[in-house]
Amino acid sequence: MNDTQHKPLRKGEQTRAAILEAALSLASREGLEGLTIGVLAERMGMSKSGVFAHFGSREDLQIGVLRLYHQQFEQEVFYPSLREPRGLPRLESLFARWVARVSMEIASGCIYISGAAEYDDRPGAIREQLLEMVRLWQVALNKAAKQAMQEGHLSTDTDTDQLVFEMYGLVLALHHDARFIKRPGSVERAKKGFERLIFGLQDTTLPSAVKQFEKKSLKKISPTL
Amino acid sequence: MNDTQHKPLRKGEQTRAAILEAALSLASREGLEGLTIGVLAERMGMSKSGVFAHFGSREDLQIGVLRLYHQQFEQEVFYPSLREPRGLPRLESLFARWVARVSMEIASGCIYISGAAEYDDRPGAIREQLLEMVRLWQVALNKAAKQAMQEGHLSTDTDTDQLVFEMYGLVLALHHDARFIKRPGSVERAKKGFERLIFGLQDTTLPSAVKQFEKKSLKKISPTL
DNA sequence: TGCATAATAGGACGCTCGTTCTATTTTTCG
DNA sequence: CGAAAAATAGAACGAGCGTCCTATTATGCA
Repeated sequence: MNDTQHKPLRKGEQTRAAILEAALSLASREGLEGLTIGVLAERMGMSKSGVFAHFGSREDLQIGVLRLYHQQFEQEVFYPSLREPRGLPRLESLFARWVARVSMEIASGCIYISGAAEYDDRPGAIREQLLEMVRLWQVALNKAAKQAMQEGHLSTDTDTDQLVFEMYGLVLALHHDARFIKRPGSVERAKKGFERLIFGLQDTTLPSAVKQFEKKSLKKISPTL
Repeated sequence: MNDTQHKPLRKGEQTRAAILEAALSLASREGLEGLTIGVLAERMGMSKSGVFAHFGSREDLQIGVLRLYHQQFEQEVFYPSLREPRGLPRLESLFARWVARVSMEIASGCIYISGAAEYDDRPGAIREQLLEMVRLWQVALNKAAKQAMQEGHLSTDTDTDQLVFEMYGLVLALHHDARFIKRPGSVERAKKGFERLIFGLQDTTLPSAVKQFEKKSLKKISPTL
């Protein structure tokens, strides 16, 4: 009861990881709430109880999926952007990588976004976990925006909460139009929206603002029609 | 078989309508896919089969809910805005009423938005119906934006698809932050985003643009911090 | 008021779900 | 290798689901 310390053995962890990967791919398509142990077992070529044994409950499985997604998101979006110089470059990188990831996920789906809809008001551990992750991501964006302000890349009176709100809106619109409506060109629209958003916050001094306005506004803001 | 034409009697239609209302309220909270006949029957104080008999299937019930929501949306958002003069006033009214409706739905939820997440890639009649409604709404917004262009309220080279995309993004962000994160101030942020959005598209001629820029930009775009 | 018919209740069906229990196979390690 | 332990399979459970069938109640009209 006290001396026999079991370090987890190999095979178990290995298949557990494989199950989680399959579960993530499944939950991306069907939603976390649509993730079912039976289908997961079938896809793994295992029995239901075989899959189940790796997790104490379905909820634990779902939370595992959530954590795996978070980890991938950090790896693909957050960490690489930290290599960019702080300020606007880093903020732009965060947005660009975010958009790139979501647009790669068009065939599957972003769990942060679909999960937000599923766990609107369904209390429990899953909602709590998801909420923490989304909050973390918004805080990261906010911090990058504030740094861009301090570096002089954005106007000193920039409302960074507002900026993050609108960035999030652009990605949500991208997700909506691409995933649900299946309309092409959404990625470009999200990028254009971000450029316009940043442009409006770039300079405090009027002269340079006017110069930039003259130079880029009409071509950058609405060039198509 | 041929002569006895039954016009639908009163009681039936009446309870059917009551069921649909309860179903809408339920689906707003739990999602269309979370709408269950058992719970609905319980809330109505009826038996499952009693409720079921009013609809050929659960899918028909869900489509009925969808149509009811659409009808309310038209009544509260679309039609009243048609009384505003065409152009920017009407566009602004559409957005303001839309935001007002979504922010009243914070306790429940917008079915257009939650439904979009649920029926991302779940083919069938429900998705088709929902898709048609959302498309219709986006077309209406686009039309209003184009009229605002023709009336000279927006720059002649405005990309109205882009404008609608960003308007949708603002409402999606509102829905996300208010419903999921439960963060206050989201309504104001959506409104502010819209103002900034419109402001950037208001004038083609540089002089007046500069004038407006000077006058409103710094105070309107990011006044808080 | 009666009678045809619509509206509803009650129960049963087949299905899928998460979960549990027990038996069997596979892996790990002295 | 062989024993202990972990990993998996298989079957069963209770619950909830949509749906169907049949009986009963309520309604509307001659």
